[in-house]
Amino acid sequence: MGRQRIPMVKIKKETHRQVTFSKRRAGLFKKASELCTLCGAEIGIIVYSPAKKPFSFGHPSVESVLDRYLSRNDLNCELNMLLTQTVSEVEEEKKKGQAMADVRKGNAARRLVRNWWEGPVDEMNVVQLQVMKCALEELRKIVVSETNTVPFKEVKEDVFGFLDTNKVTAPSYMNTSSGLSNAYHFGYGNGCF
Amino acid sequence: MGRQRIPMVKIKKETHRQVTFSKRRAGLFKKASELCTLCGAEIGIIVYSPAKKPFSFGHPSVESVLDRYLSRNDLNCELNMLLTQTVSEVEEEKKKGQAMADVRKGNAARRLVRNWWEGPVDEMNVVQLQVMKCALEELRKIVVSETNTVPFKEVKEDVFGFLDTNKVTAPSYMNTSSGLSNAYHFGYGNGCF
DNA sequence: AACTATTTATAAGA
DNA sequence: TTCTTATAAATAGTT
Repeated sequence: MGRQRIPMVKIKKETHRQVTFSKRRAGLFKKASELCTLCGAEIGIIVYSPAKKPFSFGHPSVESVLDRYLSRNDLNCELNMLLTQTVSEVEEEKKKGQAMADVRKGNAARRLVRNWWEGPVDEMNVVQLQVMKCALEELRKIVVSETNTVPFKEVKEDVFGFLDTNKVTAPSYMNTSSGLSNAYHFGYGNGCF
Repeated sequence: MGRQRIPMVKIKKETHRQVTFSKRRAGLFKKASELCTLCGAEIGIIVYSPAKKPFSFGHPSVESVLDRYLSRNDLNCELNMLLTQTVSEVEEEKKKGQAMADVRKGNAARRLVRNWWEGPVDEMNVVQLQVMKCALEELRKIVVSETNTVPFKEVKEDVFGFLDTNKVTAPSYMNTSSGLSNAYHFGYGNGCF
């Protein structure tokens, strides 16, 4: 493509590879922005360079496209199955623990919802969830390792042992990965092209 | 780009727009796969057609790229601030509620970790989190609406009221969106190109 | 970063 | 839809 055709294999020379990456990434993002403009498409792109630097393109935004993608159908089906099971298990637990319900009685003072983490969990987006994830993780450490009194212990079982350990197998695509750094973001119509 | 140059504005004619979308989406994904091959880049692309159909491209997989992106730096910074605050609040709560710790004593039987939801929350990926999200949501409904006895109520406060309601404001990009349907996925080197 | 000879992508037509 | 082809756009190698 250009002065000469190049073989479609990984470019050996580090500097050459870096140059090609920059040129082609720009080309890719330009094509994406054109697709948005011409067709009214919504696109989210995340690219990690050979040097592991992240770049992103999004229209109307990476977050909105990812949120939409992550709440897609097949996930929800899987969820519904798990929930059906979960709910019945919890109902069973409730019957077992009914005696405990009579120990003390009280009414929770209802506060108005003012912050996102006070609203229903299923109205949170992925970013909010990530925040809640780590907060819960930190809390869990505290609850599990430092609070082994019986009243706490029993509720702990409800909250973190909420799925049956025998019947459900995690799908193969559920592998973990991580990596931190700032992203270079290229928006649609941001003057870059 | 072909027989004639076209103006870079939304294509009016529905059928023409659909044809252009199909051609250019294929072109975009081809460019992405070449960037992966030539430069060893990792790429995740999500595209919603004008008809709201989702298409995706991923190398090595959409999930792995998204996981990596969603655990990026700025999020973690935000998280650390929230956690610092959260932990100190929880410590304070612990002091206040210490009397309760003497009501009953017991040791939790430690089970071996066999399923992903039994492991640490911060080792879960986004898909797993989504599953846990809705399960927790379902549990929350039950806990909040049906279990207002004091022992439960107090732990509930710890788990769901874990963030200070005055000092933290949610960033503007935390908006919610949703949408369900199957995705058409185009992998790197899957014979499509 | 800029320049071009080529290759590639694609708009329109079949 | 899929193919053909004239032309626009992208880009490899060079400066």
